[in-house]
Amino acid sequence: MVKSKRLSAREALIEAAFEVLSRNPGASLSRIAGFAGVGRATLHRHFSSRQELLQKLTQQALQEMNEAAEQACVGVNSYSEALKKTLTAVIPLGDRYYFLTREPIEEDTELKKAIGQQTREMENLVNAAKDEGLFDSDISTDWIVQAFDHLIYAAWECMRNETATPAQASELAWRTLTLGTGKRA
Amino acid sequence: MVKSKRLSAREALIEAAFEVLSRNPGASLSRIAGFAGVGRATLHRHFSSRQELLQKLTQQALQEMNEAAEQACVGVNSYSEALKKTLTAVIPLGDRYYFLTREPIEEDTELKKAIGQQTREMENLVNAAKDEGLFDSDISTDWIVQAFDHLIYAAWECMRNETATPAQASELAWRTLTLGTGKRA
DNA sequence: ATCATATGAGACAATAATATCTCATGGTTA
DNA sequence: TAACCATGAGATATTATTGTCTCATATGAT
Repeated sequence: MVKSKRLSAREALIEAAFEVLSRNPGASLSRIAGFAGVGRATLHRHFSSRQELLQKLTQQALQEMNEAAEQACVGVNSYSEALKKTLTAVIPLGDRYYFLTREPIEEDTELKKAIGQQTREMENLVNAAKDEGLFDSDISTDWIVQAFDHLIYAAWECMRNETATPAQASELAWRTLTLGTGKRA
Repeated sequence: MVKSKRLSAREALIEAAFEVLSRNPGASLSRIAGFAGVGRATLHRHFSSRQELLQKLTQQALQEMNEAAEQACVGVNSYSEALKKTLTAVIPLGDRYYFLTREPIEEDTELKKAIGQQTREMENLVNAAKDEGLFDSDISTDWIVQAFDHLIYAAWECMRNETATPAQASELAWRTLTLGTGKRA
């Protein structure tokens, strides 16, 4: 069981890092290691520097979100449905999402490209849904994407507060987005 | 004109601090001073420690937001109108707002109280507007407040990006909020 | 012109965070 | 059991940040 144990320590660190850094982006490595129930040295064994940790977290966040969105979209038969499934799937990853938008990645062109591409894919999806009539064509795609992003985070916070179940939060976010930016009655 | 100069340095520091910290909460005092076009020593003359700076910023943010909201609401004749005016007035203070929600204030009970009260006032306002029929009574006040907050931030980002003028951004946020959480057609 | 005050620049010390290393331990595999 | 590996704990070094101090300078007030 070496392998599973090895992963579990690393995963505990990653999970703790998302949790701690999403609440306090300047948190020290000690805090992160402590929160993960792990020694500082162990953190450095897995991530040689703070910079590397942040890089790996960014990669992980991107990957998790892409996977979640992709998986949620198998079998859908419209862009509108894809968007809704994506929303629902991504809300529980709010801390990842938050991390991506807030953590300043310095000079890693690879990651910046990947993030840029994700943004573009989202814009395409929104535009396709707009063509299907989901959104008011008078509203800029920029705003819709912006609202989508921030409503995800709003829903995630409701989940974390336990003021809403995941299903409720996702329903509220979807309703607010689609009625709010949809065609007027 | 001593007084105006004295204020200007301090104000430049406060402005720079909001700007820099809203992008990177862990930014060093050097960065902030540099961004303000001021020596690091001068920063320490005005704010004896990082802690004090953060405290003053929090106070300032609270005060500015209260003043803006209060001023915007003179002469309104409904809670719904008050809410709309408040939204419009607060969007340009997005960085202040962001700072309030993100910066972990440690053990300053005074400020925590003030923030808590502001939250409660917002809930009351939303509830009053709900009674006027602005929002669907089936939607929890929690969610409406949450959406309100995050749409403010979304609108502010659009302003900063220059993808929307302040008036446009505020109109989009208001539309999205009210149609999104209003009574269904 | 003179004085007071705020400032910038930089030296300096104190502190906190980061990174590296060693060693003892406990669990795993062979 | 013996060898192995990841780990925790802690010592240590290296930075980065923070906070204090001094001095020369500029600017506004009188």
